[in-house]
Amino acid sequence: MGLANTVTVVAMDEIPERLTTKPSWLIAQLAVHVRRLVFDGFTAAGARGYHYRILAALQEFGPASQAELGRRCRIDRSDVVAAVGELVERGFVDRTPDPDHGRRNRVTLTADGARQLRRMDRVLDQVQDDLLEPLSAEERETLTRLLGRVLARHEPR
Amino acid sequence: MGLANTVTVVAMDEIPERLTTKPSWLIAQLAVHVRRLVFDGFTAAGARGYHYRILAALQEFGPASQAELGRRCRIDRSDVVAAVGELVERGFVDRTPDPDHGRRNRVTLTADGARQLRRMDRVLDQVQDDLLEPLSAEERETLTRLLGRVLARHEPR
DNA sequence: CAAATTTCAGGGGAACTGACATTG
DNA sequence: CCAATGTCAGTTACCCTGAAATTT
Repeated sequence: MGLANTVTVVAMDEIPERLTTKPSWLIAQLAVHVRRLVFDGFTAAGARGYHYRILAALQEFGPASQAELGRRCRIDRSDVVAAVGELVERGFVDRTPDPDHGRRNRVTLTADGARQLRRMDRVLDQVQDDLLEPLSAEERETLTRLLGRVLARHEPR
Repeated sequence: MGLANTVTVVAMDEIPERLTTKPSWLIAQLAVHVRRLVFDGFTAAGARGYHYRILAALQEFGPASQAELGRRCRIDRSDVVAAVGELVERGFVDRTPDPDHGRRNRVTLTADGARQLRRMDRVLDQVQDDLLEPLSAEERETLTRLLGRVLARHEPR
């Protein structure tokens, strides 16, 4: 067939309508882009997603055990172990045995950790802007509210 | 403190507001639940997500090469190889060398494949209902439209 | 004994990277 | 040489399971 075509036509493929009309597909695909944006931003700050969740929980609710952090951040306890370990290494949190409970730890935010949290906040603010760029302020609010209601229904689990 | 409290209070932990107010977090977390719902439904049908995407693309756009399928379904070419292989095993698609291009394949939907696609369609319809249960029909439409616009902005990439 | 916590070892699916050979 | 295609090997972040040891 014509060679001229092969250069220009191939550019954009269509996505099956069966996919693009389904909220489950839209959410899953959007999550891929979200993960890339967040990962890139956090990597530039030498961090990753689990770090942000844990730092945020410590700042908003104060010192906590690792089990508490896991429940608040929706992170599995076994993953909390590793993430807190990384945060300790970087000096962003302290991990000390809880004086009242022999086994339990007490994780505390450090001043450096609070600074890192603010740094990551700025990264995420930029991500939201990139992500929601095509929507008006009102539409962003609507989207956030609807997503929140749907998630709330599935969170208690 | 009072022992009576420790039984009832611990039930529900709070999620940091820094997370629950960010669309990026809501989308990422919702995607976790979506994946579980879809995975469970498809597993019961002996399939997985990649299969649905490929069958849908074949039905809507007709026979295609694996590279085309990858672009239309947002699946990496190397993963298309494996997924098409699985679909061939199950008799849902045929894979034959393209007569015009020695290297290229031509993937075709079979009658069994079309039946499987309809089966998976029913699974996904159920998933949408489960997922959007807390929203009215109008709200579901609004959510779908907003998500579609946001995704469209990030798809062309 | 039961329940909660910390910890480790490991699995699993989805997305992705890099390489290589083949072919137009 | 270049671009596209098919294929294989391997990686990664996140989510999850199971089990052990410790402690209330």
